[in-house]
Amino acid sequence: MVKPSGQAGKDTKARILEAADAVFVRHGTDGARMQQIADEAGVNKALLHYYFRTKAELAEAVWRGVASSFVPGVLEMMASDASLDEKIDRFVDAYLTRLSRHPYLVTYVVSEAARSPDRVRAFYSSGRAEQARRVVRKLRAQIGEGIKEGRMARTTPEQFFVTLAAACVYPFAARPLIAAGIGFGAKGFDAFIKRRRRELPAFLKRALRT
Amino acid sequence: MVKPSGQAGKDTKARILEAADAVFVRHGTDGARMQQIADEAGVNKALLHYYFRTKAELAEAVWRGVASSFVPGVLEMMASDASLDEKIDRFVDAYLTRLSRHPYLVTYVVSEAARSPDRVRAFYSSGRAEQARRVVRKLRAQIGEGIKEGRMARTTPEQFFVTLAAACVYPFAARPLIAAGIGFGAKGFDAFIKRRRRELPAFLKRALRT
DNA sequence: GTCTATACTCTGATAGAC
DNA sequence: GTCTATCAGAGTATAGAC
Repeated sequence: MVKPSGQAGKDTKARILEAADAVFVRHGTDGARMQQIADEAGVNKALLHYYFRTKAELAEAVWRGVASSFVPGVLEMMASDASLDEKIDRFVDAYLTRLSRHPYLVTYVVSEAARSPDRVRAFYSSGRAEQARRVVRKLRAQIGEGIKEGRMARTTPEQFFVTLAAACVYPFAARPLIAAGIGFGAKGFDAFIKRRRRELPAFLKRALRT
Repeated sequence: MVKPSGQAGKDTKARILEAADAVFVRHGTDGARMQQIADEAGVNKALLHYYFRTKAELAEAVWRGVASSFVPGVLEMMASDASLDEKIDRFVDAYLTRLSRHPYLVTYVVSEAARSPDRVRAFYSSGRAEQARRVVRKLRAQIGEGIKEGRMARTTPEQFFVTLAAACVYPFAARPLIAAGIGFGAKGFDAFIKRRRRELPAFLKRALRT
């Protein structure tokens, strides 16, 4: 499995996967071209088929990689005993930081998930579905407690979590529309996100309280 | 321009455009097939090229149609003299209703916009850019007033508007992930949106106040 | 205007040399 | 393992009859 090294560059398979990731994420599975992947990896088209039999197989590998990195320790964090306020802080920080570095990731995940049920299944494989349920259970308990003590408005863990995710993820999904609509370029968008990192946690906390 | 009627069905061009809309929105421009459009329109493939010279041209027509309906009177409403609270109410209601009926619309808009700068330009043509600026100006005035009177937390119109849009739009973008992750099917998702329509306005209003 | 038949291009996939 | 050359199929676009 481990190549003895000495060949050109690092591990070829890894280079191909890296290039594939870039191309698939930017253009979507339908829009991606094997030729472009080969070019970016610095190898021949035929070699792609040597390592990954078909385009579909390569696409699948890319998707799994993205899904693994997209739902990182964050779910674990959300299921932890940390307070809701702390979870908001950490979630906002983690996602705004992460997604800033990967402009096309959200678009890719959203469009692939919508168009291929297989993708969704793969996304929740390897016990991640159970992890999601744990998050919901934990949030439900914390929210219920807050409501009982009269310091939180009535809501459900699902609504809360989706709104939290929405506030962090959506700006990147709609990035070109926002940038053009509000009338600032790439630098302006970065500033927008920077400010958002400061403001959003307080915004969400106010929304939760009574 | 107006066909004398008498031919099969209603206006053929309109039927083609309708079918194209369905197929492009569901599969994206790259994933769409002219054959499928022809089938759904009940005509031959060649006829598509008779009315719209190329696939790209047809895709463009579909995009313009979607962009027109996607940013409807809502921008106008947001620029009006209505109070911020009222704007929240109307925006949430309008978008949750509209998007419930068009499951794939958000995914389509987001992915097309991300992958084709032309799309973004067309989106903001016909004076819509100016309209967006008017919205920002009006919101800035209203928020500024609220802050001065000490009843609103400090924020910018951009942050507010994006968060509002995010809370309404994102659930549909992430619909398959949410449905699978939270563990309910199509009916469960509808219930989720129904509840959201009730809760979200109050949630957002709380977030705005001091 | 609408159809059938077909041309042409793009691209994913394979064969086989090195 | 990696390359060159080539095939086969899908899919867009056109020609031309009706």
